[in-house]
Amino acid sequence: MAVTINDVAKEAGVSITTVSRVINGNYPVKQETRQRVEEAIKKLNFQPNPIARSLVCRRTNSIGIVVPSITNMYFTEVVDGIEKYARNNSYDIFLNITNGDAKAEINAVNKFIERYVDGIIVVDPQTENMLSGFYDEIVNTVPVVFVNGYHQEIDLSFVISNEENGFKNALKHLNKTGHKNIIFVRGESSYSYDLKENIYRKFIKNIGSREYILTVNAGNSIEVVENTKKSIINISSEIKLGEDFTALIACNDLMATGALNACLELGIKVPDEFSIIGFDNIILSQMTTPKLSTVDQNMKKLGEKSAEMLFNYIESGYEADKVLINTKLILRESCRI
Amino acid sequence: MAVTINDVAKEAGVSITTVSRVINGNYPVKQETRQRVEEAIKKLNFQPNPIARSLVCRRTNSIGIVVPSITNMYFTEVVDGIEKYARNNSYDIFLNITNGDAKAEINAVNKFIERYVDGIIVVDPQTENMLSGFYDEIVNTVPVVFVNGYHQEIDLSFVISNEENGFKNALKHLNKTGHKNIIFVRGESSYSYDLKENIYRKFIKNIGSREYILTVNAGNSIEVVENTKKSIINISSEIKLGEDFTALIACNDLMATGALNACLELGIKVPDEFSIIGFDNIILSQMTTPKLSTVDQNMKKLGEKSAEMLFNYIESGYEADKVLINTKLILRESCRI
DNA sequence: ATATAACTGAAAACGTTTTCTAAAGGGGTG
DNA sequence: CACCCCTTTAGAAAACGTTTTCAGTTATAT
Repeated sequence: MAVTINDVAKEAGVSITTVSRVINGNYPVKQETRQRVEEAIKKLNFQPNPIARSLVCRRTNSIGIVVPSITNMYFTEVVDGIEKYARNNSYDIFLNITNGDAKAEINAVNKFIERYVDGIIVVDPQTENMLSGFYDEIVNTVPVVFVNGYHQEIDLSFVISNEENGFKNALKHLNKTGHKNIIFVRGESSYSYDLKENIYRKFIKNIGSREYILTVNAGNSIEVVENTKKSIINISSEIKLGEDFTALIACNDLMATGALNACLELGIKVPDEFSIIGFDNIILSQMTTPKLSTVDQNMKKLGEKSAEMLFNYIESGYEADKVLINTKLILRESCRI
Repeated sequence: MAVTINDVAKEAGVSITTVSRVINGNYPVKQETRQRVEEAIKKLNFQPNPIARSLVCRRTNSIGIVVPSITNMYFTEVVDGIEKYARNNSYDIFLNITNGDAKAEINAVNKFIERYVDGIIVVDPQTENMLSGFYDEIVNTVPVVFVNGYHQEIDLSFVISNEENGFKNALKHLNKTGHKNIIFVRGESSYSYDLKENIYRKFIKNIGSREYILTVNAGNSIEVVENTKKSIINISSEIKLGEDFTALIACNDLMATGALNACLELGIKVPDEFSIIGFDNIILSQMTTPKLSTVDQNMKKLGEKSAEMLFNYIESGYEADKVLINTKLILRESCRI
């Protein structure tokens, strides 16, 4: 069916070896011969079969992305960054969505390895898998780079956003603009939530004010917004929003949006009576009224950087380092300035 | 490096032919032999190399998805639906993001063909490419299914959502709940916008009321929300929102959200003074306050259905039909009920 | 003349599936 | 009991479309 290297060789009157050499330019070929071959290639519109190529070269020019969800704007940006970088380097990408299931993540990785992908990026790996040592063996088989997730004491290639830094700055800003008692909103269980909670606790103790930690039920994006809204409305009878507590910091923008919605419903003016800061800077944070102040994780850059690291890793064979991407407090309209 | 079919054959004391037969179960093998081979496979943990397999079978068990954007919640849901269906049928998926560029779409498709994917799904194909006849040749090479986009007089495999139906219902609902003059918001140019505008025009003429068509500048998701908001605020000096015009229908939820934000800023109460209905039912529409009434396109189902059609197409070799997926008016809080 | 560089092709290799050939066994027929 | 035919089972070898190794020939420089 399709035209093969044999057809080209016949057309140009040379051996397939020579054709291959012209294509790959990795061996001297006489100018005149080269030209004949190139003409034949053009005339027949020959495209080397990448499958055959992969078989002998053990290289597929493809990478696998494993990601918990794609209806979550956070991950979406990361994937976008990876895809862009990958395509610019003419890699194709396989996508696998795990729904945050640790087993599914393992399956995805194994499947990618069977497919002989050149490398794998795992976004927000399941902590369970990091601790089980699953990846310690894997990285002997194929380059893997992780984006965020649990990385303490783990000697693998990571690109992680400096959440501590950004979160601290957000807290500092709230305090500096006159907020004393600040509510902290987190989800059920994750490395990142624990990290932020620790920072929050320390900070609150330091400024000698009251702690209030609200843990909202997990769920999909819509549910997180909704659950947070409900939780806030619930506690609003117990503590006076805008009086006892005048500010709120959330572990992500979905929760912050939920809080904002609660305030709208409760008639609490944001930011006049109550300040809210989110985290991540997903696109949603610019679609609310007022627009959310948040901490930018630069997810696209996380994605691009992870792809860049992976490609270096693939080329060099050397495991990459841990790279810390800075976060940045972005002040919009949902908090005092 | 990796264990091959040769190793298994040696271990089991049979030929590679037999091993292959045991694996594929497409030829009789004596029970006892089969068992020996199976043990060897297990013992060596043998995984057939899919590359070699693809080379001879001309089948990759992979499909390509071409999509304009992934930071757009609309497409995200479609991709999610495709991914789920594909994975359940043990297909892997290649992802390519075109940013709505017609050339990029063509490149993506060609690249997928070079990769010998078994099939391709193009989400929201560029009208330009549909009309140029590009795909007419392509479908002789590989099964392609399209999701939405321009499909008039085009004889290819489509799964399209019945936008007409849903949009009409939304207009009817607005009219039935006492709205006479309704603003129509659309983007610059697309098949879908034109379609809706035609319906709008006809409807408005029918009920004998005033037309007001607002075209907002294109851009990414954030910009669409922002541009719509600004446009609404702009025209609010020219026409009295809540008096001259008491309702608005938008071509998508981003625009509807922008309109909602404008109302919040202008102090116009939604839905008490002004009704808004969006389109698509992206997750954002459930994250606003008030929650957006909208027309559900069931994007996940669009995705699943397109994958299902593609797989049937691949198996049977017969081009699939045009399938129309029903849309559904979803009444939430942003309009009278 | 001779060593070296430039150029080329035949054949092996990559790891499967598939086709072709054949051995072994079973059962019926004369 | 010898023969033949068919079915079951199995392996050798070809095929898929490349790259790479090895070997060899021709041109160039010393």
